[in-house]
Amino acid sequence: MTQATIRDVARRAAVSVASVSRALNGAANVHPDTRARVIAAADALGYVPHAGARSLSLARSHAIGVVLPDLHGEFFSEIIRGLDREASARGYHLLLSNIQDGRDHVIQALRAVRGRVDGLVVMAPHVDPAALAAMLPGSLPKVMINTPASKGGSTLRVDNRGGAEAITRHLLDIGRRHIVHIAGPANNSDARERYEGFKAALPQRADVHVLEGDFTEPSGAAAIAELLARKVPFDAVFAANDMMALGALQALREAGRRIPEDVALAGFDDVPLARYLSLTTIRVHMADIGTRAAARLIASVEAKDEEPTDELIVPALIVRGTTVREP
Amino acid sequence: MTQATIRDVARRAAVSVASVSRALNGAANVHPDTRARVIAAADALGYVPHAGARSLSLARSHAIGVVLPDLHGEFFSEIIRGLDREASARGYHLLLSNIQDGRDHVIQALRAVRGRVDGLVVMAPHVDPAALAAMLPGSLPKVMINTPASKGGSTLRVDNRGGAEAITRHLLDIGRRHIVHIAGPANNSDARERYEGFKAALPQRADVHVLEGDFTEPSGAAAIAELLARKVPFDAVFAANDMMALGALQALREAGRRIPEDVALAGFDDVPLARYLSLTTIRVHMADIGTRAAARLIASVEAKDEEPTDELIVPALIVRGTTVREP
DNA sequence: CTGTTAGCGCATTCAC
DNA sequence: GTGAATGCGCTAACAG
Repeated sequence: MTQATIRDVARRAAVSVASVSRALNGAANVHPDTRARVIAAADALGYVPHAGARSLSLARSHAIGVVLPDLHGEFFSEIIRGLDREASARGYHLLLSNIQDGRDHVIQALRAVRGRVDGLVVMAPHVDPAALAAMLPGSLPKVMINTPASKGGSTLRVDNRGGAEAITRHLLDIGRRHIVHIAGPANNSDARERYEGFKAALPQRADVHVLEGDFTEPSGAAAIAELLARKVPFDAVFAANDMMALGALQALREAGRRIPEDVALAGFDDVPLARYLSLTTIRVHMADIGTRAAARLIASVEAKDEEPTDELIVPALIVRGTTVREP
Repeated sequence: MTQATIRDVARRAAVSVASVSRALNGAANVHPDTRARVIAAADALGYVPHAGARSLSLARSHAIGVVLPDLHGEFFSEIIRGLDREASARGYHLLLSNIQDGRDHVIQALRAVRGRVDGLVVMAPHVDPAALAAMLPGSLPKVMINTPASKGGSTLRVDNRGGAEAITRHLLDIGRRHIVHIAGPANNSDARERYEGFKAALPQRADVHVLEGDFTEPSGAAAIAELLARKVPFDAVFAANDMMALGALQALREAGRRIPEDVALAGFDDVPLARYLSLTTIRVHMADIGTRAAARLIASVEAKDEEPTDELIVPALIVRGTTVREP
């Protein structure tokens, strides 16, 4: 048997579809008897309102579109978890639309959700912000995560620069002077900002090496291998994310370097593994970002007058055993 | 300016809405000139089709609903990642609908997605399978993950029982005879099945203790604390999941027990942490399950005649340093 | 090849 | 308090 529609319910209750709609949506002007009959009929038929039709009629979907890259590791999940938590608490659903690299996919993703969602949460670190702004549907409320510029939408950003500065200062504070930075991909804005923070914290005359990784564990190990091969002297490593730091950690240990005595090591993100391996890092609480993004978006969906805001989230320095010998 | 509709495009291109629809959807019967004019007009207006209206008309949403509990740890994310990967590869979106414990939420979640999705992936380990089957809309194709019974839907299950048996046999093989099981919550079917596998692998006369945890790390540590307090002798621990095993690992080390010499320890799931901490465990590749679930669901959405199938996924035993001293 | 018309399922005026 | 009609935006017959 096919799903019952509002018309089936109306027929069975011997009322009009209008009354069914009113009765089921809790409108005031419905006679108690009518409401009872309607509910009984709906019940008997196992009627469930067709959300698609409903949102077409109301011009409101109670869904928010989430456009994210296919992030590896915990990020993806943490953001989604945060988004979902807030969204479902406020009666919204999440429509996921993942993207690979490349503008075309972003456009596709954005187009695909039009008419299905009331707002958009977009995170596209590898896409040029201006291009992004241009292709975003102007009418839809949106929140951008970690997007430098913003036009007509709210923005939520992690203070990558500040975090990188803090961690670099920490390395200096514990007396390290030959600091190596394993950077992320050059086309990634998080990576760039962290690199900038790193440079900003260093004194002019500092002895510095920078290698580029790709945010993966092997690339962290590879960077260390290269340093060792080139016999570069160093007493500290700041990797642009935890996964690379973990790769570096492994490689350093295998090379017989003591951590933190010979080499102090720090990452960025504070993935769950970091705690277990006692990695000094910067805690970026992505779930929290998701929650805030959803909250902000829903606010601007429900009150059209909301001002776009830009929020900068300052992550915390977490000092652990890879930079300071633990008790 | 508000979003352009198909009618705006039709007006600007001086054709009917039908022609616009045909032109934009690549129908054969459209004069090249007409198509060109339509595309130009759509372009100029920044027209994006309204997916909601489209799916109402087509009775096809190209979206699949995902009903999952608010899983902690990697599970949640891995399943979603797998689902999303397959879904987006085949042109489908994911509509997330998380649930807490309790049937009411499940019902809510299920109702909320009706008319928005072409099929459902449901995972609700804490809900009685029969009750679940009863409340699921009969018409919608669905795939159930880790649900013992199945009625009118495909099923994808991890062989919890087999995995638990394998790991228990492994503990016996390495000579352990006093094996403790830290079980999961009694109302969780995964937990029950793992417990059953554990019992099945043991000889009749085995010396066995079973404690109940709640799948969290602290509960694993608490179980060990209790064992030690009660001075129960044991030389092996099989925890029903990795997180509890990790809690146990911590607690055992703090108590001065050597792993694996004094106590062999095994978990279940193979979360990323397990590899790092060299935990013997059972590998459950959740992303893979997600991928298969999506593939199966989409197949049955696109070909109504698909037979419901039940697939049992056999997880692999991964032996690591917590049961066998590594080279 | 193209335009007209009739729904998809629901909420909502506007009369009664 | 209730029903009949209109439209949300789009696609799919059905005629021309």
